[in-house]
Amino acid sequence: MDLRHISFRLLEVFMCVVKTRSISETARQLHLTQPTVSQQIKRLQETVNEPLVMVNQQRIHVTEAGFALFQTCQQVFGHFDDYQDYLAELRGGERGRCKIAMVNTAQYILPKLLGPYSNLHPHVELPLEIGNRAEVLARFERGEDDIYVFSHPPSLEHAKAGRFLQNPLVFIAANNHKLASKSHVTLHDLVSERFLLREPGSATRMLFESELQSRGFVLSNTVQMASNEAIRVAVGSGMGLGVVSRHVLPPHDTSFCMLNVEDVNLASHWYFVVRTDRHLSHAARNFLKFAQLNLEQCLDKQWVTNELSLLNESLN
Amino acid sequence: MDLRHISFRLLEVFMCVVKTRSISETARQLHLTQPTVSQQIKRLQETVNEPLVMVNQQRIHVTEAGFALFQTCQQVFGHFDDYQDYLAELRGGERGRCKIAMVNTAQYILPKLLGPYSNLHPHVELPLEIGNRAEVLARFERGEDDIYVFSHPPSLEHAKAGRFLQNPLVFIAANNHKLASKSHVTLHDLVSERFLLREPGSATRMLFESELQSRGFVLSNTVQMASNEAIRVAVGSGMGLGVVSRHVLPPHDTSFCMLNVEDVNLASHWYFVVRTDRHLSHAARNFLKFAQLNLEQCLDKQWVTNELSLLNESLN
DNA sequence: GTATCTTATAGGTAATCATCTATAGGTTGG
DNA sequence: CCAACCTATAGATGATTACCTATAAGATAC
Repeated sequence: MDLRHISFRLLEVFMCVVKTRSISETARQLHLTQPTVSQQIKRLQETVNEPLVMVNQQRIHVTEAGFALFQTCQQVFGHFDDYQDYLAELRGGERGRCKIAMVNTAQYILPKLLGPYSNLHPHVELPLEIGNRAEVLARFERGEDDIYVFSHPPSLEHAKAGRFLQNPLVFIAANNHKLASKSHVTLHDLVSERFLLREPGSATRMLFESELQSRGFVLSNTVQMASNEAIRVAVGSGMGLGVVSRHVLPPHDTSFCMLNVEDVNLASHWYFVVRTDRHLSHAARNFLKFAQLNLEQCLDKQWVTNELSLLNESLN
Repeated sequence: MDLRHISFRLLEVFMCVVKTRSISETARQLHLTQPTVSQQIKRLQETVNEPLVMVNQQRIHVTEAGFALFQTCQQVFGHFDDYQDYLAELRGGERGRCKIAMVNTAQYILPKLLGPYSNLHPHVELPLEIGNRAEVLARFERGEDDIYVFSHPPSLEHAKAGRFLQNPLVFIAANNHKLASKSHVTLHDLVSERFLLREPGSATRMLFESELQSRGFVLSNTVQMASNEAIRVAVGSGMGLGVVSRHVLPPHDTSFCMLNVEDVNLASHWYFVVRTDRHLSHAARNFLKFAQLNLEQCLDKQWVTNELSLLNESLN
């Protein structure tokens, strides 16, 4: 039995014959002519190499083999119906996967969006990848995820991006630091201090260093730390100064304070970035739509910069 | 999604791509060229209207929809494998149906064959139809069964027959009947007696009546009875004479005796009859082969006339 | 940077398929 | 026996398919 050349149409015709017990009736129902149906059945019998129906007194008799095939077909079509349902859910964004890669700092803010989204769409898988800018950039280049979250997006040759949140960088110091009490501080006051910085490749560090460089300053005393938390705690215990995203700071932590550095504005934005040369999963599209509509509810309004409508429109 | 024009070959190719995660490797395994596979996948994606695989870094990535389709295909092919197994059993005679229609008298002998056969092939359905000659003949005309059991087979225009057992008809009388003690009886002695006969249309009766007619006798006193059992019991209680198949008589019943009628030989044979213009189920073919090989073991050897090999050969 | 691998696309062809119309032949019911 | 069904067969046709070869273009590995 060589299944290869049987199409689903053939099985459909066969099933109708079994159901109606009539070649002519099948022809009528499927808008075919009677000889067509006759011949299709004949061909199916030849491929199966077994009589499936027999004509007796103008009545169609389904053989054992025919009935078994009918049952097989019913199950087969059932599976494809299930698959159709699955596809519908997939397309509706109710099911599927939305893989998001984000830079470290984003993990302080993105969960506020992901939580409500996930509650609304419990069947969508949401695997998260977290790394520093360089790592996420590498994933982006290879197109390993659906959505990337960057401050400072990469080259947009094969990608589109949309801003959704301000990412103000702030200088922090211990409460008892000598600069903490000053109401006006300048960059010049800071460069001689010891700075606790993330590793090179971190976006925060790159942004800070590029500002320093453009203004001709060089830091003399830096310590590299692996995470924003480590920096925050180290700053609190007086080990030095830190530059971190405002979002990293817990709202009621009084173990440190922000410096009011007048001549520096290291504000940047968070971007959702998607590749345009790859298929974007329905779930990912759906998540971006959700974000567009719910940014203000999920995140602190004062930082929201909702430019996702443009991104979403360009994805259609 | 229009399934109609997808063939199983297409799904086969798709499954291989998912398994090997490679278009080229699939082409090699299925003895196709790489562009062919590429194109098939493309076409499948167009019918499903959903990306199924994505190429990233010379690596094939299966999408959610693709993986779900793969699983669907696995189940579908599984069902067809099951069907293949079923067909194999059907062809081997291990499964299926063998519908047998037999004349009344045959029910005394056929079960001796059917019992052992059924034990050997427990999954074969063996629906039996029992009627008088006229009824079975009507079924035969309409081709309602696989095998027919007749003494005196009908016209063999669309049928083949094979003898397997002698069917001697005997005259029986009560032990105390006046003829019972006579060692030599002739037909002439019998015709004035009351005869207990089956209904017209019964083979036994037809055979007897045709013998009478050809020899110019007419019965003057007949009583019609519905079954061979009724006749046997009635004869035993002295109601009259009977003509029945030897096989109808229980071996050790002493309530009646057989008459030794010298000038009458109503011997006939049992035949298996099959139509040649209808498909004969594998189970039926298998049963006839079984019968050919086991007649002597299952039935009383002294009556066996095994001419089934000719029948079986002509059915191949 | 070149050789070698991958997939994609274009274009062609022979086979196959899904249909049709016309027609034949068998059943059934008045 | 005829009219009205049924299914089977023959023959034809346009559409579709299943392949192919040649070639392009991107990735990988040394």
